[in-house]
Amino acid sequence: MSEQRLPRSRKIADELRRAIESGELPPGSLLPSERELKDRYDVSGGTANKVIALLKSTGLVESQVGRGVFVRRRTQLIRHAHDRYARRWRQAGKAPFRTEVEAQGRTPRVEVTSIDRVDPPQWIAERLGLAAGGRVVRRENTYYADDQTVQLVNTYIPLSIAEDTSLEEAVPGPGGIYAAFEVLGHKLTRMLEEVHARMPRHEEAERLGVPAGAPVLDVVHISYDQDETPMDVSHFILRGEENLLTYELPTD
Amino acid sequence: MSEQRLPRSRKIADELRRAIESGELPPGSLLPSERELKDRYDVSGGTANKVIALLKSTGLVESQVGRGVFVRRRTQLIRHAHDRYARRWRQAGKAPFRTEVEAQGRTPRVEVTSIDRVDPPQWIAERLGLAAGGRVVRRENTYYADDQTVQLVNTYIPLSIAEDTSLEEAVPGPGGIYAAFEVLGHKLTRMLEEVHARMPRHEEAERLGVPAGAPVLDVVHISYDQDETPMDVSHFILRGEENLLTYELPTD
DNA sequence: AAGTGGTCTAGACCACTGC
DNA sequence: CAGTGGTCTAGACCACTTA
Repeated sequence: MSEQRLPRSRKIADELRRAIESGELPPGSLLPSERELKDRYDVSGGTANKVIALLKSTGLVESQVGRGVFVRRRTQLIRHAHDRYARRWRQAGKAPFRTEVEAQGRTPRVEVTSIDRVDPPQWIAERLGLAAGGRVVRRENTYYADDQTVQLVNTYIPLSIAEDTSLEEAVPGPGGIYAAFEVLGHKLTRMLEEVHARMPRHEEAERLGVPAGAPVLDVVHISYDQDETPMDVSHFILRGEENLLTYELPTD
Repeated sequence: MSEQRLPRSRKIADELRRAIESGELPPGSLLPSERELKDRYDVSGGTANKVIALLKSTGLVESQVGRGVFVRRRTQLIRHAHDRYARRWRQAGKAPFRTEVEAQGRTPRVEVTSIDRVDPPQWIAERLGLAAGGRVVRRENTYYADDQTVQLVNTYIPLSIAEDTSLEEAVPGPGGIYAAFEVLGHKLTRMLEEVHARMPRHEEAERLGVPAGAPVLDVVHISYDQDETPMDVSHFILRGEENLLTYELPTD
């Protein structure tokens, strides 16, 4: 073969990884304990612990003190289709998130955590094209599937648009906020999303309930109206491994 | 204060993290060596090593054996615009990746690692709509900015399309593979991308040179021709924290 | 009480870098 | 050559879970 230069801990981790990927150790099953690895491979406790640490850092495995190390269950992917903001969904009155989660036999829930008037962070102000000192309405939402937190969303709307409208209410009306925008004379003409992956901050990890070492998708969504004025910036934090975003790309 | 329950290694790591974030240890500077941490904090070598491991896992710091541990320079974000596959770029003969990286004053490079005829993985065959046993040409590419690996790409093309054409050559012609498809009578009409975040596998982490604990973006790109036949599936692995993908969404 | 992961110690050796 | 990160050992203690 190729590499015999690998450290002992790495080779043992690779062996366990193969067992997991081959199905020999199915999702939810218990890995050999550190003591057992220690005896079986004749290594020290520190090395056995490092083997587990390597597997955890790849997200394959999850540990619970006092219980053991378990193969992580691959939760079903929630798929966010590229037409998720299409008008036909607003008219049907059923949000794509609900449809998708229900199709998996899970129960969707969306919670409005807070609605406040705030001074926006600079990167939000920039994307909204706000002058210095311009304020916004911030709507904080949390998305659940079967009571598991799946998405955190902060939506920022210029106060000049949202002030004293239904956009400051928990339920802005049927069809969600984009229908409300339309009522206010702001027609959705263009949407942009910026996607990247990163590790969650402590607070996000807690709120999402992600295991240590699991990444998040960080998505910034910007909507423009008929005058090319940004109507809202929404900041999504998604559990990375359990959400799939699809997009269509222009060809010319 | 709050947490005195933190492990010793974690507290020392936090202290160094503060020094880095406050600018006391600027990017590029050398951290205390493991031996020095050992003496200064009166801990064992193993603990000093773990301190460094913790900092590495957050991506703040980078180690080089024989040299030392250095504060990582914050690399600039590479932005992949939503029109990155537009025809005008193919005609201009300058790929958006090159443009973007050069605009940052860095040197772009693309390497064709291999070109082979292979049996595709099942998920590729599905997306290509291949019958069982259908073979493909796999083109492996690596993208660099300043000799730092930034993207790994595997492109799969049905053998029925690519067999004995320029698509099996290292340089398929000016304008890249999509121009070559067009010469062969396959006009690009639609592209779909599926995006998610995950932790890299060992091999990917090594090839990308990402620090332990840094996530990747996993992007599957599918192109369709004028007959809605899939022309290629390209599988991108990007350094998550250093790449930003932008997309435009349809509004109806 | 027995078993688990997590942390730590004091020492050791290795391959590598830079002088 | 001395110094570096990386790995490992043999043992220890802790907080936690399960029976």
